[in-house]
Amino acid sequence: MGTATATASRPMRADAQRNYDRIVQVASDAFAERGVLTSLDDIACRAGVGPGTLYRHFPTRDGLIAAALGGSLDKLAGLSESLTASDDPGAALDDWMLALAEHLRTYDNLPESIAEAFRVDDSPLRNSCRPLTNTTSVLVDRAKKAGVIRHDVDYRDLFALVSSVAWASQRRGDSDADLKRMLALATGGIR
Amino acid sequence: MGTATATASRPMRADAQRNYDRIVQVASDAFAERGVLTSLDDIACRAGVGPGTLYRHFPTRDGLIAAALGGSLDKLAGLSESLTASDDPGAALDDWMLALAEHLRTYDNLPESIAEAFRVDDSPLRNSCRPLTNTTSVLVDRAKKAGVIRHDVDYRDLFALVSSVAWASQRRGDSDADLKRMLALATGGIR
DNA sequence: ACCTGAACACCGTTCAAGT
DNA sequence: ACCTGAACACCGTTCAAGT
Repeated sequence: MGTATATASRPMRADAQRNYDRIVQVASDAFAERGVLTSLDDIACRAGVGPGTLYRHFPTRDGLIAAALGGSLDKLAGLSESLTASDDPGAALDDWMLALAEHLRTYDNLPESIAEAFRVDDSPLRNSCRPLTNTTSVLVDRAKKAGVIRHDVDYRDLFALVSSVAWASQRRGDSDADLKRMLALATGGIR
Repeated sequence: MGTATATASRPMRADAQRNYDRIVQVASDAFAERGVLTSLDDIACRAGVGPGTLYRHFPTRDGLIAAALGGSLDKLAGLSESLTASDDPGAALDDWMLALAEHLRTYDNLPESIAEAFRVDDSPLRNSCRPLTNTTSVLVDRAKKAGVIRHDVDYRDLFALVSSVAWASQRRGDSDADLKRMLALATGGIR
C-alpha cells in the first residue's frame, strides 16, 4: 500500500505530497513522544513547513491524528479479519477488546480525542474509527448469538467501556498487565 | 462552618479574604459553565482582581478546583457517614459508587484533573480527594467481609473504575440514567 | 495550485512597582 | 502583607504576498 493522499479524488502535486508525508511522519513521532495535545506549530517547524501548510492539509488536529494513526489501524484491520472468522466468539471478543484498548493507548490523550470525535459529525478521526466500531458490533453480535454475553449490552457500551479503561490506565501509567487486569474487571459484568 | 482560609494556620487580611472568596465563587460558576479548563485570566477578571492575585492564592489550577469543590465534598462526607454505618454493605457500596461518579461529573473535565492530581504528590486536589478514597476503602473492606465482592479487588481499582465511567459518560453527554446503567455494567465484574 | 511567514488573539505565568 | 497590571512566552489560526 502506497502513502495516503489528502482526498480520495486526485493525486497531489509532488511538492505537496512530500510536505504531506513529512508532516504525518513528524506528527506521528511527536504524538508518540508528547501526546496528541502537542504543539502543531512545533510539528510544522520540525517538518520544515510553515503553519499555514500544516493547516491547509489538516484543518483540524483530529485529521492529523487520524493520518498519523494510519499504520496502527491497518494492523487492527488484519486482526479484525482473523477474529471475525474465529470459532470461539467469546475469546474473539476478549482478544478484540484488548487490542482495541492497546490501540487507544497508542498516544497520550488519544482516548479523549476519540471520545470527543464521536460527538462531531464528519470528524476524520471518527471516520477512521468506523472499522473499529464495525468490528466491535460484529463480534458483540456473534458473542450474543453464542450466548456468552448478555443480550442487553450494546456494542457502543462496550466501545465506551474499553475506551474508559484505556483512558484510566493511561492516566495511571499502567503496564500492559495492569491494563489487561482492569479490562477483565471492567468487562466482567457483560457476561 | 465559615469560609475557607488559604492555609490552616493564620487568618487572612480582610481584603485578601474578600478576594479569595470572590475568586472561589466566580471559579465555581465558571467551572460549572465551561469546565475546569476554562481561562484563569477570565476568572480573575470576573472576580475583579489581577491575574497575579489569583496566582498568589492558587499557584496551581488544581488548588482552585479543590477550593471550588468544597461544598460538594461536604455533602459527600455526610453520605459517607451514613453509608459506613449501614447494615447492607453491598447496597452501601453501590450507593457510594454512584454518588462518587456523580460528584466526578460536577464539572466538565474534572475526572481528567483528578486522575492527573493522583500522579502528583501534595496536589491540593489530590488531598481534597483523600476522604473519598478513604471511604471507598472502608466500604470495599466491609463488602469483602460480607462476601458480596471478590477479594482480589482493590479500592484503588474501584476508584479508577468509577472515574472511568464518570469520564466516559461525561464525554458522551450521558443522562443520569445512562450513568447509572454504565456504572452497573462496569462494576458488574467485581462480584 | 500550493507555500510562506507575518500578524492577531488568547492564555498562562512572572515580577517590578505600588499601597 | 497584599495587590496591580504590564510584560513575556507560547500557541492556534488566518491571510496577503509570493512562486
